[in-house]
Amino acid sequence: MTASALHWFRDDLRLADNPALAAAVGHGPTLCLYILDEGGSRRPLGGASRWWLSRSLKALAAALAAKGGELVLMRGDPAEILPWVVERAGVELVTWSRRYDAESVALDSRLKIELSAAGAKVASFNAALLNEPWQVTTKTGDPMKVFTPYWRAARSKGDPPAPIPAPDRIEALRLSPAIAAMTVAHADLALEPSKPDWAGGLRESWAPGEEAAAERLGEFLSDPLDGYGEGRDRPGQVSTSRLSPHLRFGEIGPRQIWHATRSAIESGEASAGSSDAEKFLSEIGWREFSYHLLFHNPDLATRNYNPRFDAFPWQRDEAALKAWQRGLTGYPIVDAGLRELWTTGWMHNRVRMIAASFLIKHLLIDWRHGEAWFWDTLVDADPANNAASWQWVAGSGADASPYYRIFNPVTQGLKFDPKGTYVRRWIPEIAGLDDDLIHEPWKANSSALHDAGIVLGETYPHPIVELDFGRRRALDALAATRSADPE
DNA sequence: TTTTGAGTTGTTCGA
DNA sequence: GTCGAACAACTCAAA
Repeated sequence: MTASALHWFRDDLRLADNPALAAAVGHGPTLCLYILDEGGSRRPLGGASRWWLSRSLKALAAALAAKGGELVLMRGDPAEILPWVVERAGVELVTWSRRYDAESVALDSRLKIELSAAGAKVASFNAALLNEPWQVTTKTGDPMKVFTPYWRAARSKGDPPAPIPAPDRIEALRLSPAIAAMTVAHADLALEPSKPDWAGGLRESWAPGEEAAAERLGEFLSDPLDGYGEGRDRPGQVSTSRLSPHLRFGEIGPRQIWHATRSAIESGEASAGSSDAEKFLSEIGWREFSYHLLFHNPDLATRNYNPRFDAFPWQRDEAALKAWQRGLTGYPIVDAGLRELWTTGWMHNRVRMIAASFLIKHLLIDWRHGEAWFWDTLVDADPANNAASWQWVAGSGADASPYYRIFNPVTQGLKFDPKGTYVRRWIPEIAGLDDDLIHEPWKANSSALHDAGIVLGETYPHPIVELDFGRRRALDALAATRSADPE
């Protein structure tokens, strides 16, 4: 029997900086497997994520083929498929990159035991994080709950290991007829929408895959990183890295980002200063912190981290939720964000905070509804980041914003989109308003509205809730929650 | 054990 | 128009 291996691709859809893949390929002919798991206990992917996954798998298949390998696709429950394939193929070594949500951890542990018992060697690796969630602790060994000490502790561990290159060549394992019969064609995965095809905006906005991710990083480092500290808050301009969906699917890893950023600064290749770089890397740090929180709080996406919020008087308001989802709240920066999301599968970070704060605080709608909407519509929907960030805005999360921090969508709009560039891009029906009215069209007099071709309540909605009223109501509810006895 | 310093991203009000 | 204070204490992490 010749040495052979299987690498199980999941959220590590890349060849470079992929130690699990390297271990398999170094062992012998390798079966590169992706299993689409739609019926298990794991949270189903949202629509936008399915689209991204589809394209990413295509890119991965092409990259593997260029090296002599082959991406094998199957569909079903990995708990059944993987042991079956491993046995039939007679592979000696099975590798994968670790995942950190509770259901995946449970599944992977079960599989490790089962496959090992059946005689295969199983090796798991870290491809997704600078530090494993259990590696950063307080002096007493407890998980961290505050970002700054977390990130300080993580940084004190020194630089992460340098990324390893992609394998030069990958020898594909010949499939037996029984295994070949289990495979499915890419089109049969049916990951992309057809009727209706709503993915046009996604196709125009994104190029999934490892190669595109590397290009995007390079472009970001060469220009937008300079001034990132300020520019990252301007949704009207391209000042963020937009790497989030690539990171989500593991087309690029944080080690690669870390080292590329460092060397771009040190070589002078990037004009940015080290403080912009530090700011950018700390955003990678927030991703790490979110994974740390998720690992230690498996129900982060469904349960208040701070149990005091269990008694919070959320409003049930289907109409308001729908208006928010469609970008029809009457507050331009909020609506622009939700329309950007709906069209492109992505929303600028500053606007995510404004939109989330508006849903939670001004509309008093449970953060889980917002989390679920983002999960379905974001191409970067991430089990850790999405949950941790929504809880952060709600105030129920770790190191969360204080309850009295309620974003005013007008103030935020004027501050971060002063010329209305972003709002006009996504809400063309009010684009004719002057800059000083673009964030509060209800203040325009009748001639200004007429000149801009706006009929409030018809071409663009009246504000769905009055800002002072919403703010007061939220402060009262939050004050009550704060003093509530947690159990 | 106790103490101490610190903590992503805001808004409003009044001087 | 600008600026500091109040918002309200609370929890975390380390010394």
